[in-house]
Amino acid sequence: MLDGKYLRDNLETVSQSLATRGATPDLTAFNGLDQRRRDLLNEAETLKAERNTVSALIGKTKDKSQVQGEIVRMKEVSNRIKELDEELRSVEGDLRDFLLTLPNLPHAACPLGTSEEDNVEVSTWGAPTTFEFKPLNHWDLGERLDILDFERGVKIAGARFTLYKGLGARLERALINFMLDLHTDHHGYLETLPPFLVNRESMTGTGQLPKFEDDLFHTDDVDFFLIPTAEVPVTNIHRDEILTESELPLYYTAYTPCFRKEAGSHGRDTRGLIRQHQFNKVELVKFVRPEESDAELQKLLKNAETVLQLLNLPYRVVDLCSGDIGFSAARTFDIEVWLPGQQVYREISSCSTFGDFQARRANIRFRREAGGKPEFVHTLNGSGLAVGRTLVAILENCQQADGSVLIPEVLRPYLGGVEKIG
RNA sequence: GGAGAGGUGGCCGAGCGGCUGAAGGCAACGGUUUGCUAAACCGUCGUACGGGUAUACACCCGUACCGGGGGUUCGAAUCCCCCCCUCUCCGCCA
Repeated sequence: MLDGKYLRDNLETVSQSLATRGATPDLTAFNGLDQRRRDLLNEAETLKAERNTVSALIGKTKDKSQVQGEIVRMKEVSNRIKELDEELRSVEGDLRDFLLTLPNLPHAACPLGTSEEDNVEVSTWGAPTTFEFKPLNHWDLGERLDILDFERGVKIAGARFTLYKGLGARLERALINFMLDLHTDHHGYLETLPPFLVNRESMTGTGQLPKFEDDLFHTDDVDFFLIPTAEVPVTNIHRDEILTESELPLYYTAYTPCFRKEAGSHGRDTRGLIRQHQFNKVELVKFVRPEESDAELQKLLKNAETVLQLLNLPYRVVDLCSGDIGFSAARTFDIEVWLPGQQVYREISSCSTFGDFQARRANIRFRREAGGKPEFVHTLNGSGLAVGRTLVAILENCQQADGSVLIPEVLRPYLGGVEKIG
């Protein structure tokens, strides 16, 4: 959420900034509402002040017949206050609803652009894997090795659900453990295991609501949402809290399944594990002081890259342009892993800084010193990594001429010493 | 799911229509004292919004907030209603 006061004073700047990401909200409507709010507040508060004074006087007066006129007059004042408060509540609701639909302002360093065509490749690691045979897609490999069962996934649940079997299931679990161990033991993150269903406030805090409810799975009988990423529950760990400066920065990691409706992506990535309604992810989340968020984003990116480097999977890093970053993000680096089966780089991690956008929504603050004024923290998060897509990358990059798949060495201890599948 | 108890400031805890933004204690911060540590003593010690001085993010004024929302009243932390959450017992269950 943007700062209403900042918006009030910088309408033109905000408008131009939002335009770079393709958003053209009606900011003049905001101005009118904001002025109306202050007018109402002023009138209501003046009346309340009078009522407080007179009521105190009434309280001190023993003989109530002396103040009967004031009592009658205050009754009218109270009625007027009630009217004003009702309208104020309505205006403030509209104001908040409006602010909640505005996306974040792009970071000053975010490259300008209108679509993913304008994203900037900032680095590559390793070279696309070459083969002396024609590499297979992971879905063919997975079925031949009998570790991925797409048909039965559909039978059990539906399209975009997959059944993992045998070493497939074990490889997924190994990856989760490997990633969590790396981030906790070597990168300084605290492991958490959050709820996979969350309430409306949490979803609003990170920015999924109110605009993207259609993308979320929701439970009917109680108002819960299935998390689309661990970012939601983990960022909300500190919702409505005032942290102390000495606690910062806070690093959390969490493995969770992620649930997404993938509305609007019908027909895209229909085969294989790339786009599922349920997938596993190890997430990294940070709460930091504003002045260190840029440096923390670079460290977060490095932490995610390390996973691929240790697995020896080639990738590139892309700096997303203003037209391609997500609703809540100020700046995002995507890590894209090389997939030989399709001869493309595919997103496997998205590392973003949100500035104070989520902190403002979720009311996450910190105090620099005892008695100091609370300030909003900056929040960041990134995948470290998407587990299903990592398994895909291993299958496709590590496939052998005989149809087997060689397990990256760092994972073998997590697979009971198994060196290859098939 | 049934029955009961309860939700007050960073924490504990009093208040149960006006004198309460809220006693008291703890913690924290600043200071005094003590040869260090500890202790004692003094002071400070919520947040948000609006307005003013005025540009320093400091002070002043006002308003709101005692789980959330509504109601009664001239006046509500205090009375009434609804909801949420926590705890205890029973039931069910991994």
